[in-house]
Amino acid sequence: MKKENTTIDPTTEEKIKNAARVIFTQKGYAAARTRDIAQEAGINIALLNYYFRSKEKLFEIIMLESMQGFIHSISGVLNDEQTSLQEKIQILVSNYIDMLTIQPNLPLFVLSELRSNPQELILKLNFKEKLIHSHFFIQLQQAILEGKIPPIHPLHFIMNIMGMIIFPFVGSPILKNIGDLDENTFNALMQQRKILLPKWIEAMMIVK
Amino acid sequence: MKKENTTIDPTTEEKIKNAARVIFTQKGYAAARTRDIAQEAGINIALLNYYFRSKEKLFEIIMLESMQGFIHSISGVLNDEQTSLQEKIQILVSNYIDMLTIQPNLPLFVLSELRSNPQELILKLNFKEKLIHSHFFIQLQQAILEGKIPPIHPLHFIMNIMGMIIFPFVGSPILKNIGDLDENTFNALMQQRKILLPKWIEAMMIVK
DNA sequence: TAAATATTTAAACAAACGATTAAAATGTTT
DNA sequence: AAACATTTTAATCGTTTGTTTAAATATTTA
Repeated sequence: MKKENTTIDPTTEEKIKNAARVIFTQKGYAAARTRDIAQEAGINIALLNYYFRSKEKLFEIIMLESMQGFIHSISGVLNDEQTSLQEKIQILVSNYIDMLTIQPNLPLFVLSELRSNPQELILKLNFKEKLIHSHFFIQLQQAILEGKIPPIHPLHFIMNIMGMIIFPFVGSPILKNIGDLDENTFNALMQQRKILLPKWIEAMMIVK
Repeated sequence: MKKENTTIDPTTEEKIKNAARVIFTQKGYAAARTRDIAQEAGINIALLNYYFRSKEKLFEIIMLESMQGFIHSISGVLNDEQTSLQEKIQILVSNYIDMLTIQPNLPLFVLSELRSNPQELILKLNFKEKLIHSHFFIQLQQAILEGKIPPIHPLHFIMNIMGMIIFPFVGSPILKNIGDLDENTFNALMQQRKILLPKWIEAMMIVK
């Protein structure tokens, strides 16, 4: 029988999942070895297959959970009917940057694997519907209708916001080199962006 | 003796390099099989090692050439002393978007491999020095000194510009799904961005 | 406690992989 | 045409990799 998940000691199953998350996000699916994961988890290789049947099944679980966690974390913000468009952007930027500061490898991992694995996972998560029917998206379209924002495809703004948030983390090796930044200075810049990005986005949105 | 590179038939060496470029950028280093490359090139597997000694050496050559080509293509723009900062951004955005429309897989490939392979390649290319001493960068710092642009770390602007250009291509599977876009509609949006991005960047740069 | 079930381990298997070999084929020079 | 060098091929080698097996240990059930 499976052990109950007390607060103290992680289950073998959880140890494997935690290790898999680390290794997969570090190296990607193809470069990650089951032996790496087993070692990181401190368990026998056979246990990986005992609990998850195969490397691929384990990967799918990790990937699905990662993306579900992400979607869940932002859907609350996107659907808060009490906040304005600007406030939503502000909170979104802040939460997102904090998340990526802790898990800087996550976006490159997701984006890479999504490319080779396209439709299946995206469809399963139903990300499109959740975003399009969100209060955020309705507010965005409303602002366009009211003429507060120029009549541009809303996707442009999504691209801009996500690009400016995510790219610094994806390109951090180059950016750190260019700017002679260590980890701490880089993170300080990211904290600055929590203030700057909403201003920039607002300025951008009223350009006609 | 090696055959001369006439315009007509590609050398075996070139066939391998072209195939390697395709496969590596599609799948990444770890997921790319030497057999895939050989098949794509229409040659025997042994020829790959005959010409390039190993998968790794072949990869390094492809990676180096890809990045050198990229740097060469933008360094002309960055160092044109006849153009203003705004004009440089305009041309940069336009060239970059055209390039990525043809090679949409390139950025994810480069960014992924740069993560696992950090310092060596970046240092070899001396990208940092070339950017920092470019006319573009000097103009950027000048504008800050003159108070035309708020005194923010120049890297912020680099991040924003690159993020807004590159991210749409990196995240295209998700974005196409969200916006219900086929290849052509997506590319049309990218063409729009050649006009819009410089305006947005300019608006952003005068925010204080 | 004893039987039954669940978990863990060491060892090994089969397939896939990068790489090598030796010989054949082709091209070039004498 | 003969001798030599280069290029290409088919076959195979040694490792690595994901997975499986069977036995050992721990836990639960009756």
